[in-house]
Amino acid sequence: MEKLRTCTAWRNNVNCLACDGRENSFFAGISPNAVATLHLDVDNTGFPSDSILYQSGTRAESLWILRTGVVKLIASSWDGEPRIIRILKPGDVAGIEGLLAGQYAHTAITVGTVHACRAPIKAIRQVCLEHAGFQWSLMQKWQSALSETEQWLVDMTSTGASARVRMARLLLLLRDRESNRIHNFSREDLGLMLGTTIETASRIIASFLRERLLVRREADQRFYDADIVRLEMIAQGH
Amino acid sequence: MEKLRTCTAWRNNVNCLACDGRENSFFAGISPNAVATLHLDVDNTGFPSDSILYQSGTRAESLWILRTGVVKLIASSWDGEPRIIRILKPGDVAGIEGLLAGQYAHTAITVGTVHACRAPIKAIRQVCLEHAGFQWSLMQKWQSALSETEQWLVDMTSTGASARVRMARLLLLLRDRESNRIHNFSREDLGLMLGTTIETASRIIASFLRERLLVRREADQRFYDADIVRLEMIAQGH
DNA sequence: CGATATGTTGAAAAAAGTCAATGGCAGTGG
DNA sequence: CCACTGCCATTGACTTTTTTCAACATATCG
Repeated sequence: MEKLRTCTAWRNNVNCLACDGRENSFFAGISPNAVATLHLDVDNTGFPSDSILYQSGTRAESLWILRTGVVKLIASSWDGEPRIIRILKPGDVAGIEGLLAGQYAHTAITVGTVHACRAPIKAIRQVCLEHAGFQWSLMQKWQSALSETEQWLVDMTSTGASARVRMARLLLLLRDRESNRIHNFSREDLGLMLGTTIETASRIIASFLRERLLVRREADQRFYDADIVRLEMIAQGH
Repeated sequence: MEKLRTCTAWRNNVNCLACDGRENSFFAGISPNAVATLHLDVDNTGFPSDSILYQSGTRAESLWILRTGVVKLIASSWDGEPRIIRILKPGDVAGIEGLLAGQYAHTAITVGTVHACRAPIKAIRQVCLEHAGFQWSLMQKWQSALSETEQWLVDMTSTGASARVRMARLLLLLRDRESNRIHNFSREDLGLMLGTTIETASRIIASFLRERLLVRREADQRFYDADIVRLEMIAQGH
């Protein structure tokens, strides 16, 4: 959980306007002028791989707006078994549930290095009261979290679909849409997302590699290149 | 989709204040006086079993606040297979995603007879603009939908947990917390919730009935009485 | 009464889990 | 430098669970 870097240029929000270009920005819904005057201390910090951003059940003091990298959200089932319930990508917000509940509902852990803007929840609540348009854009964050979770539920759960089909669907969701590359998640993480054992996940990935549906990147072994078209065929059930 | 009853007493919102006693009410966040003056046409209508409230992908004109009964939300997976992704109970809101997206993300079908208040989305949007506190309570609706969906994802998906264990967890979530009774869902619906075949669902329920974990109600065959304690033991994995 | 939909049950096949062994790679310390 | 260790991924053999296919029961409704 060691802080790698703190970019003070981001203090006083002089650059918050640039954040993802307004439309997708966390502060969409607030006029540019208003953003600049917000009394908000925002850190843009870097985290090494496997940093714990926050833990389930602890008091929520901050939320994080992801700028680069990937974060996994982990929840525990009835019997305490962990499960990865969502993967956050740039633009997503981690810990947003703390705004309402006052505590975190998941444990958030970085996958690879991550840069994120941390914002204190107290201040965000204040912004909510003062700017109705901001609440509207928060609702959109909630809606997109909901629809992504629903998609996982529908696509990655048993009936009819074999583990192989579900793995193909998962990989397609995990891919970076610009570069078509896919982060090389550990077999354990893949199992936690799909609800299978490590062995099953390993067998399927090994088979995808043999069939050259996935290819390890020469330059950076932490990523695969994917044959999207063939993956999509498998995802449909063939 | 035939309308059973329209209660005109609810027009002009004279009774909206009473709706679930303020706290859980849809209009929590708005002062009682303000609610009374809202320019909102709200129908409190009854629906017979298997009514379609709305269909996925169609233009969203209304949302429904559930007063009695149960509604199932159905989404389609990659290959078009349907899946029940959530069950709405009294106090829940159906079609809320239409507020942002302009169209429905699921198909909503009543399970048994249902009473719900229909509110036009256009008017709700207007209320959003005028009452910041209302947006706050909408966010809570979104958060509760999200956390329920996450719970389904964690508890009702394969790894480690057999179909028998997952069925026990599902039944516990479906139960009415006051009366401990559980709606007798069709085997097909149970399969669509759990991600199993109809046969597997049937075998498990039959076995629960033999073991008297579930007992059909004499008075009303549409419900089971459940042995909660033993169901919880099974849900934990024994 | 037959017709259709829904639920139950059995037997065989397929899928995934479990257990165990092996291989590769990175880091450590002699 | 090299042996040693720990961690992760892979693979095989066997077991368990679930699906599939099929038959049969039960109920409702004209």
